[in-house]
Amino acid sequence: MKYVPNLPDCDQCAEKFSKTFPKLSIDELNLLFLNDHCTFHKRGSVIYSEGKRIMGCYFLYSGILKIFKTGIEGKEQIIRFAKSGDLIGFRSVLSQETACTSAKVIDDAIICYIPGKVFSHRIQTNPTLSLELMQITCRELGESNNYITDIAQKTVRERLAEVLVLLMDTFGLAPDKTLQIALTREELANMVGTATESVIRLLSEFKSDDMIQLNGRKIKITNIKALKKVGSLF
Amino acid sequence: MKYVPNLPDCDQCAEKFSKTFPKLSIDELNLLFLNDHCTFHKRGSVIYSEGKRIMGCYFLYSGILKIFKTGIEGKEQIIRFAKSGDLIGFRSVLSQETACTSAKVIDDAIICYIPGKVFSHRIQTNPTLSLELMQITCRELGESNNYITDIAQKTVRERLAEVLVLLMDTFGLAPDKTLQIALTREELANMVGTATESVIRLLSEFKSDDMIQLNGRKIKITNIKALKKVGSLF
DNA sequence: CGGGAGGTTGAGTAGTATCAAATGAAGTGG
DNA sequence: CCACTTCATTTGATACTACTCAACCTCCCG
Repeated sequence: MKYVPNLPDCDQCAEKFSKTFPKLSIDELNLLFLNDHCTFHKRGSVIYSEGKRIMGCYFLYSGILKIFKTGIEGKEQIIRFAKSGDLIGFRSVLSQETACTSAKVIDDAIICYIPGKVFSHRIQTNPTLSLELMQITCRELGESNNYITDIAQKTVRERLAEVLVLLMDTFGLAPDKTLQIALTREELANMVGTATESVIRLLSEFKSDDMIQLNGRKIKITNIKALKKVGSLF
Repeated sequence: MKYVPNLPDCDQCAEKFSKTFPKLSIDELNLLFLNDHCTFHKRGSVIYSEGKRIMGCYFLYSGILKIFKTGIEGKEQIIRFAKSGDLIGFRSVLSQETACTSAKVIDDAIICYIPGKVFSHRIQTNPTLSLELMQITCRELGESNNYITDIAQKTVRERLAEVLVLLMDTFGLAPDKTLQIALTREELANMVGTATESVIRLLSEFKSDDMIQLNGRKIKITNIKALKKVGSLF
């Protein structure tokens, strides 16, 4: 029998949601989380796939997803991660287009499904929700544009250092300085936009330079300052 | 005496605007274009700069702008272009953050300024405007994400071919197959994310392969199919 | 006519990708 | 529990893309 955690009820979802959308009223939140749509998903599960039509959006109660595109010869390009409190898939719902990315579970996740009809209706009725969503989208766009500049101008070495710092900022370090997200070398390569072998070589370089320690997929960051310097971050 | 074209009046702006936001009513359009804020800008003028606070947004009545970020050692990375009918700068207005890109005139432009207050008020009052804007932003986000995948996975050669096709799709060809936008080699390099010299070398390769013809900044595209093939576009 | 910006070409090379092969880790089924 | 499969990681050797640097050319503008 596999382990399946207790699923949260609607109130708990609404409460977590309110942290992402701080200006929304309790009443509004309750309208979004009416039914029991919470489900548990193990690492590797696909939440939605590029090119498919999405009928609703997904609120990530807990866990981590990777959001990626499939490029040349099936090679994944990780665009970003979603973590606890994030709302994903609403773009396809609003624009009525097929999904332009795929979402896959990296860390076991509890996900609450919000039907497209409910969501669209709330958006059109509540300007606050609409505005907050717009701001989230704009922030994402800004990040994507930064990413473009980085990939286009920095070396693989710089980008890998930057990605490590980014992961640290997003998911934090455990007390022993271990990154709170465990990725395969290939996934790291798919973020940086390089070959798996290059990631391996550079990681062991960073290790010899005493910036990180390696133990399987666990990465300890021991010299943040040096790492930021390599990544040209200030 | 420099040449300055006749500036359009508010009605003309509103009419052009309605093509970008087809669902908006005439009344709504008129509320956005109340005052005479149209101005003429020559090639090279800066409309707004990365890092600065923007107090309103800009409707591009005619002309072409490049939207770019400044990366390592001042190197420009062109994110996209804006052309007749596009609305730019609204992201900073809505998110109350400083601009994350700069905008510079490539082809002489007529620009209508919409004060932030007017704009924000209309957004909060009119769900249709808000929704359409959201859709535009989502589309942009999708394009940025595609761009990330391309830059990360394709070679410079592929990317340059793709950029030429992109420019063709966006700005069209004249009857003699000349691209309707003239960029410097450096600007092309700043789109592709490469060195100017590489662009020059690759362009002359494309020329020897009879895919394009060169005449200064004018580029004739003579074999679209071959170019798309090089860019891995279908 | 001089200056400056943009464009072109060549040579040398650092940085990465690719290919191949060995090792390690994790899970499967008999 | 052990052989077997599969996937992830690592290392080495080699090839090649694309960057850098430097020199020179061309055109346009005042």
